[in-house]
Amino acid sequence: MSNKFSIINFQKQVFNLVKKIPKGRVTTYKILAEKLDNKNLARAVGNALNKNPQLIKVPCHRVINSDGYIGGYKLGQAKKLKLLSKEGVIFKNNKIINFDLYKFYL
DNA sequence: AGTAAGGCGGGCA
DNA sequence: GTGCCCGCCTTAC
Repeated sequence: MSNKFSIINFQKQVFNLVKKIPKGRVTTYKILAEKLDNKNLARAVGNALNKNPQLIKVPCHRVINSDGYIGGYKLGQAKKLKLLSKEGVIFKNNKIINFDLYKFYL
């Protein structure tokens, strides 16, 4: 169903999950999508985060690509990178180091 | 209404 | 490792 209501609902769920990611941990668009009992909505998740940037309340920067690359950010990758490194997550060439160490399964 | 693009993912060469 | 292609859902024009 892709009516307006279900989309809003989907976004709310995304935000609620993202808010739970602890500082210094990360998750992926894919993991989020799976948590919402869906299969292939990774892209929609990214779109949701992009559209509804309550940047203060929702730590969107802790969501990265499933292959460990940093992925996008409303304010640019550089900003995302900076925020994450401030939290102790280390990246090298836009790719996370020790992904498994930081991965947060909701 | 149609088409392209986007904070993606997987598969395969 | 790269690149390409296809599929996915939503948004933008």
